[in-house]
Amino acid sequence: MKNKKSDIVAVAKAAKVSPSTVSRSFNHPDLVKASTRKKIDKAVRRLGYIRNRAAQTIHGIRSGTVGLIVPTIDHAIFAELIQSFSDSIEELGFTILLASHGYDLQREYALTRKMLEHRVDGMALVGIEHEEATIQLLSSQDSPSVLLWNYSANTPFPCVGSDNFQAGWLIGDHVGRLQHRRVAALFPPLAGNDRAAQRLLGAEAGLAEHGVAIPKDRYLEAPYSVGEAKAAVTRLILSDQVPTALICGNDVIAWGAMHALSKQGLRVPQDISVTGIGDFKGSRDFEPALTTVRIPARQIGAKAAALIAQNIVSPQERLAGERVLPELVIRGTSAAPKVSEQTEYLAR
Amino acid sequence: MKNKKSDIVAVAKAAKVSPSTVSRSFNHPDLVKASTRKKIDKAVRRLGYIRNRAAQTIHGIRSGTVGLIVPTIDHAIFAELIQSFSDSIEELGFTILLASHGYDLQREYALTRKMLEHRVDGMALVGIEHEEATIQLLSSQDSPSVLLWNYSANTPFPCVGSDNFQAGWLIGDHVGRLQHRRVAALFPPLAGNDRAAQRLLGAEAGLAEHGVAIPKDRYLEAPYSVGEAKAAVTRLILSDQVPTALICGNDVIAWGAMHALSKQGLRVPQDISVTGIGDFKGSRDFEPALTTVRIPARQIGAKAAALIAQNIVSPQERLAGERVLPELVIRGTSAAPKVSEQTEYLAR
DNA sequence: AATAGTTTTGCAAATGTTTTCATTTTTTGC
DNA sequence: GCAAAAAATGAAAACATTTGCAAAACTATT
Repeated sequence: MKNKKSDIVAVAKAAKVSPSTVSRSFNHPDLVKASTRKKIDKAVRRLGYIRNRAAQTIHGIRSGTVGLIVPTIDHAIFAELIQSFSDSIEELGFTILLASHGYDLQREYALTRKMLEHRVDGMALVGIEHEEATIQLLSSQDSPSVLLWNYSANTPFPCVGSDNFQAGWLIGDHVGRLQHRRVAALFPPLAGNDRAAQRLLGAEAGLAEHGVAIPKDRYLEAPYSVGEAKAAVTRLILSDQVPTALICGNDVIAWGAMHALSKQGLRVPQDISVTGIGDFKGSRDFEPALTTVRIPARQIGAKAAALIAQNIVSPQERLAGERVLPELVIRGTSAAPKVSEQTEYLAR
Repeated sequence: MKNKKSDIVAVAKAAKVSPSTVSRSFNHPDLVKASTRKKIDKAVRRLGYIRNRAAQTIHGIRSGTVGLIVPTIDHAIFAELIQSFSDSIEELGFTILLASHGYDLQREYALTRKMLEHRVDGMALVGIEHEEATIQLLSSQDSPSVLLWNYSANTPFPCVGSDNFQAGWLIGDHVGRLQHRRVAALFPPLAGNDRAAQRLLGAEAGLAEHGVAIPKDRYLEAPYSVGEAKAAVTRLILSDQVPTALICGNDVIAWGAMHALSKQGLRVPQDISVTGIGDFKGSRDFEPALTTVRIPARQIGAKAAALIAQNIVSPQERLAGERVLPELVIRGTSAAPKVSEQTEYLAR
């Protein structure tokens, strides 16, 4: 319980060796005699010494930290990503510096700067769209950066993620293929959110393959929240503009939609089909289980962590990103519309 | 784009002043002439200089980081907590070092150590129960530590959280008051999870006030997961041991229970009452809306962050923790059992 | 224009570690 | 036992900053 001060020289004194030897005993144990090491270990324990990474970092030695900046933490969508990223990066010996910017890309820049001040060994950002200044800043550093979640080929930094356009397309195609004609979309605000924007574009393209377009007044907007989505869908139903299918920008919004429909006595999928995107934990177990597109968050987190670590350890080779494929998961919330609906539509 | 090296002396040279002046210009701007400061700022921008906190930290200056170790990140329960903690701590100028231990308290110890190596200015852990070694370790440091989530009076470090026993009690009392007699409990594993353990104890005590006890074979266990809870409840129903009320250890488990009941055609609350604990985002918007006990995660996160920051800035005064009260939120999933049930029970 | 007071700046030491190089100690081969 | 080789250790410089102290540069006062 020597609360005095325990730096490496105190340990050295206690073990009757030089500070250099103590340092070596930590960093290159093979270079120091076993008996000496034992003495040092004992001294370390006795003094309660804890190594000071800040002092190491000063030497250009890795800080052992990786920065992760996400839009938000408490959305299922990112929580899973953070978890897997954290697990993997930790396994690889790093600690995570975390921050969230609330979809404010200016703030993202400031946070990035802050992390670089801490001399993170690598950085991970979510999405492809960022302030030019952020890109510049990261490029000027030589610590590796990766972009998470979304995939695109020509980006300033390697991406690890899914093609969100494709994810949207899969859903659009699925709904179109089921012969839905009156389709509505419920998405989060698209500003500062390239993932959502890409998904919507993809969904439209997928529908277009079947000659279906979403009318202007059937684009609903709801932030990422069960409650807000529920409210928006409730309004939709009461407006008598009930579509036969509702494409939601993500699973959470879809959950909200389902609750609204359940409350209003509409049956899913008999009266209306609902789809999500993401396949979050819980979507499979919903009643009825949600048709969605799986974007493998855990896989993305793990792969991104591995990529960054790889890049930190051998900085010469700039590794390529990785595209993980989204996958359509057809469950219980999507079905063909009632025949009456179809004929009614065609009759017009 | 000078990718050369930009330390404080490069800046000094570029601005034709001494390194000391540059340093002062950052840390005590009032001590340096405005015109000099301007020169320095220009040089900083031109060189793309980024301050090196590691080098500052070495001087006993605060690192500007706070460690946060949670059991898991991707459970709604903690994601919200992390978010609010992160928001507040960042507001106060700190950055968060995050790690999760997966309910393994040994791992928590190792992570704590790692964070201390990074010389965090403060530490936050979840729950009251920790390895003795962890407590010792934190006590030997002079950076402040707080315990989150659970509240208890005599703990080694100040707590910010709710009394989980009380939370459980509120639910137990509510269910008892509704005249339920055949009650089951569905909780996550209690090992390494003092929060859950306290809740269950509380629920039992609350029920006991009304002379109700949970029979041995009505304690179900499901990890924190909608799917597993759903499966467990499905088994319960099929076993013909259907209770009139089901007390769940947290909201996520309650969601799973509701889906199981919906699937099996049992109506909530007419056929069976279901309660959660936590009041997570989404519980209010469930159909029917979930009766639960609100544990204000955001408040806890924010208050804990403030407490730590306070304690870092003025380390002399060891501040007291804070108890935030849980609150019973009666919504649509709880009701008195059918009269037939009651008479049937009393008739025995 | 000289003095005293104030503001601004620079020098040098200090922070806790790592690492190169030289020195000492140990081992090995005879 | 001795020399040569190998292994282990220590001294000192280096890393990027901050800060106490003293020197220098300004202001104000006479």
